[in-house]
Amino acid sequence: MNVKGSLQLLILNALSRGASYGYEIAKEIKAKSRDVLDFQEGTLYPTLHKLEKEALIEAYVAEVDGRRRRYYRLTKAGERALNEERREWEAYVQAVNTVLKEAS
Amino acid sequence: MNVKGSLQLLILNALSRGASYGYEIAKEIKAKSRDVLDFQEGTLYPTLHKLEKEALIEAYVAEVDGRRRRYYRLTKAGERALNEERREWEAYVQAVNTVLKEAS
DNA sequence: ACACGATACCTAGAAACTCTATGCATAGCC
DNA sequence: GGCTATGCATAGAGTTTCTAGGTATCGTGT
Repeated sequence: MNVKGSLQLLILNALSRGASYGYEIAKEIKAKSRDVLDFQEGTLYPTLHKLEKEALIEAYVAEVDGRRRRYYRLTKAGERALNEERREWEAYVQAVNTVLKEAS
Repeated sequence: MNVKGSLQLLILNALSRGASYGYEIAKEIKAKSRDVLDFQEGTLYPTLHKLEKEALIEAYVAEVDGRRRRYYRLTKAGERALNEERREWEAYVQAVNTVLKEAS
């Protein structure tokens, strides 16, 4: 499915546990959500570039087993953004659930 | 805020309590969510047209107090779509929350 | 030796959803 | 007469995601 607007939150969240790279982040989100969340690579990489441009994450390249990986880690601004987006997510979910459940 | 992808669900849900019209649906969603959800008219009306085109809702025009209103009601297909979208919404929220809360 | 899947990155163009800004019209209040 | 609320509508832009490609390395099976 993929409700638009949640990928940025999910990426920042993934990096809050330590540095990671695109391919791993994607697999992790998919696995932990038991395949419910499944963002494509054509979505993920441009989003990572955007977050880097906004200085919410920063990158460094490392070579592991002959494979080049572009690792990302959260910046201070990224940590603040993560906290803010977590709050927004919860407020939004709560608002929708209230509207859905409230009697007329 | 407005996470993209939830408006259709919210409209179908609003109509599940009886026929209504654009302006009222918008005010209702905003009021019930205490202003957290606030879809603009330029978003709402095209979405209503799209849902009508897909035969999930159907329209009739009524004149009330000298004002022309375009009322919408759910079709059978709309009711089924509403149930399906409710399930998807809950699955999605649960998936995101699982990913956010799970330890690494 | 060679194919194939998994790993790892990337981009272009289209599609989907929402917003801003505008337009039109009526009703009620001051 | 002017202002706000009601009520509908569209055009164009912006944001987010998807589809569909491309490149390259590594490990495994045959």
